[in-house]
Amino acid sequence: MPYMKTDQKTENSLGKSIPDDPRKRAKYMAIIEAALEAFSEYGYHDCPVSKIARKANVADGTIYLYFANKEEVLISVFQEKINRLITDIEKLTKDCTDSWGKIEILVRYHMGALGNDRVLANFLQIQLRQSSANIRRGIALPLKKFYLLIENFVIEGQKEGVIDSFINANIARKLIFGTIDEVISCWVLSRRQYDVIERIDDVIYILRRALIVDTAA
Amino acid sequence: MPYMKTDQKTENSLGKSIPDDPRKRAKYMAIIEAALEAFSEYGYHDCPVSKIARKANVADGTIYLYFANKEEVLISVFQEKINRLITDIEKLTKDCTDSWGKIEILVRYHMGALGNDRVLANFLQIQLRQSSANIRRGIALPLKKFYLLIENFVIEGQKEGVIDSFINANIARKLIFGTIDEVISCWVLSRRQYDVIERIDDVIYILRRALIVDTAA
Amino acid sequence: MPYMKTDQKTENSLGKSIPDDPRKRAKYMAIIEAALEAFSEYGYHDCPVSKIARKANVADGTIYLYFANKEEVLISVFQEKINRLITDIEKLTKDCTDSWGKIEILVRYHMGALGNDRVLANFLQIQLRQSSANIRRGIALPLKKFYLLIENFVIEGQKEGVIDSFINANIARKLIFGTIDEVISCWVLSRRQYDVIERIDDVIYILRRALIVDTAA
Amino acid sequence: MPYMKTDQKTENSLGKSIPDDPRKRAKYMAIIEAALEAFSEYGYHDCPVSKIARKANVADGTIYLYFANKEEVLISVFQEKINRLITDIEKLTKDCTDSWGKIEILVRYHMGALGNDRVLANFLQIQLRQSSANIRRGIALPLKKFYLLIENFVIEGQKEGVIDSFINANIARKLIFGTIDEVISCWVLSRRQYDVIERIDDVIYILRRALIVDTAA
DNA sequence: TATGAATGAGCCTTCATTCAT
DNA sequence: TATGAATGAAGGCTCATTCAT
Repeated sequence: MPYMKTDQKTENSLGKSIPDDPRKRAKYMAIIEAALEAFSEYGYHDCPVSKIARKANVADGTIYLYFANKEEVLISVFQEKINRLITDIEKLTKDCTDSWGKIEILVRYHMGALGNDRVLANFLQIQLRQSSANIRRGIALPLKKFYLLIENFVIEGQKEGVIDSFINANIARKLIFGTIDEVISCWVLSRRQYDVIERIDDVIYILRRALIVDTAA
Repeated sequence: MPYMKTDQKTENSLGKSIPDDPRKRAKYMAIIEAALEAFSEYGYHDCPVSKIARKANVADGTIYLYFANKEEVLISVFQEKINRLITDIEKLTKDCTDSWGKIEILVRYHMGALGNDRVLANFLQIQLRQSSANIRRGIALPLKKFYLLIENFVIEGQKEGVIDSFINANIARKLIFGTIDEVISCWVLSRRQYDVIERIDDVIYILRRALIVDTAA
Repeated sequence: MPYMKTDQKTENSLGKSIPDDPRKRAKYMAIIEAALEAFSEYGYHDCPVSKIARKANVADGTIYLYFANKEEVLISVFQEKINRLITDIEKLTKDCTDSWGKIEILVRYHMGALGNDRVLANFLQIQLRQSSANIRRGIALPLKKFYLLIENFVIEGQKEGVIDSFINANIARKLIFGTIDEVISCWVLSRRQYDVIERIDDVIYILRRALIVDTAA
Repeated sequence: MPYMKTDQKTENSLGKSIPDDPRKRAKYMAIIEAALEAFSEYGYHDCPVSKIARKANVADGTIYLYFANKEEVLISVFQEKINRLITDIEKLTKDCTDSWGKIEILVRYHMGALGNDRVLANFLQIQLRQSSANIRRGIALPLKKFYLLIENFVIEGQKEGVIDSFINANIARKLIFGTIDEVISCWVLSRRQYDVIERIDDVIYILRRALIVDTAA
């Protein structure tokens, strides 16, 4: 590579470049946030790139200086958000010695984060679920990271004897994630206004039943 | 009026008309099946109506003799499939006196039906999850019927004392549906070829743990 | 022509065939009247053939047993109506010995006929003015007959010394027809409801001024 | 706000925006002229937007950067042309103290403008007469302005005692406009090639007869 | 003769993407 | 680097017309 553009870039997990230059980084993030809002408001397919540009206060063409195409914008939004979620959960659970406790933290934090941010929830639960193969591919890796986070907590718990060892850890992950997913999705799509936060305890209760070894005896 | 000129129609659950005339009915179903395949293959947004028409061996315009627009085709495919699923499950569970047994039948049948039909699974789990408000509205009612089927089994079980009464039945429904959903979705999207059917017992095991009152004592 | 369809047809001025068989003639006229209504209601270009068929209580395809295509339907409606108008005026003026009187009869009858039949007026003044070359060609001949009727009255009047001989008779025809045309068109398009019939005397007054030799002296 | 980013627009009589930026204005006018030609050549309904684009040397999509839809293109062409006509006539008649003289100027100028521009004449007399309610609505206002111009000349003339006060001024307007309209329309549609300009004196002669008070005595 | 289901050509319009400035 | 005007491919949908019954 005999020639290199002057400004440095950091490669994220998907090989896409995130600008290091703080001014560029700011515009990059502005687009990300604008896209989150716009996708959430119109839906991915019904959201012209121009809407994102307008919300980000940049020209349409500017989007293409930071992202290869519209799909990549969607993927990048997801990556930013899911990575943030993962990082936060990792921090929160670092000092927790109890593996069920970690799961509880994860569930509470995840549900809380989405339950308090309808725009984000709508994006992650609804708009993201577009089916273009490219998008699915772009989403796969960071999502897997999140999956593994959960699955590892389960495996830990099984090693500790807290979680039933007969359970298939992968299925347990799907149970946990699938339940949260369903609860949040229903909430986002529901016309009735209610508070998902209030459902967290119910979710915890049933997940605990599903996983935890009965130590009553 | 001894003779009716206009052909009869049956109203489905959403008030849309399905032709009774067997020849029309056949073409209607041909389009439904073609659309299922086409949507599953290309994804809703990347599937031109012409692809459906070609698969159904009809002209593009013919689609519009049976459906108001592309959205309605998607919705109708869903309705046909989910109604079939509901009907089948209702039949299978009719003679079952055990409410946990009913849930087990439902889970096994649902996972089996999708696990043996990747096209249908792909359609229901992936392609359907489009976010156009109209589509969501069209899907809502029959989906709710399916939800209620599950939820009622749970409530029955709680009345019988088989299922833990402290559980929020609505959350239990979301746990059951969400878990299956996640398991099937991951399978459909997975590049690795494996058999979800083999995972059914694991799902049943963990769902039983989550719901059933421990009668060990 | 070695072979001839059994039912007889009369060729009209444009070479189109009008059925002689009374039952066919009835259906032909039913379509004509339905088309008049339908074109008037929706406008030629926004009126699908199916709307005409429905109004005429026949199947779409039946239209094409009587008319070569949609354009021909429009042309035929015009021919029927304008020929009727011409015939009526010819009858009414036959016994009139005064050529200005004939013009007055023509103007009063024409304005009365349209002023009392908004559907017909809308058709003739608005919907008919479509610009497809074919339509214009089809309309030209019977329209010319009407033009000549007027123009001949003017020429007669000039011969009789009643109408100013310095006037270009063709321009006089255009003045008469153009004025009526404008008055009726404005009325049809006007949102305000008023009665054109009441304007007839004003029109007669100004036309008389334009044409009649002042015999005051 | 010392600097305006968004380019300025001038509102025309119908509230539609015409670009002020000279480069945009040029392209706007290019489309207008191309549309005039294309509509005149093919007729509104038989003229695809792509034909206009080709004539204007722009891409199809560009049309939609300047006009909301095809209808608006038609309406805008009319507005440009009729406003030009009105402005010109207003200028020409400004210094004329004689109200019949103003009418004569108007008639001569209007007939001359169309008689020397068959494309414009064909557009205004034939293609424009489409019946879509939207189009008629869009055309109504500037057309009314033109109507009033004529009518006011008549009323002036009546006040001055030059024009017969027994004449209904509105009918007089319809006589003037209707006659010109008919003369021009016949000319445009005529296959024979003749010069309408040569008919102007005949029109003036008959209109004068219709309107002017005989001052012979 | 009558039907009306089926056809498929054709068009308006959108919008992701490019590129001259 | 940023702009936003311009592009043009693509697709949903309509409807005049046909033809098997």
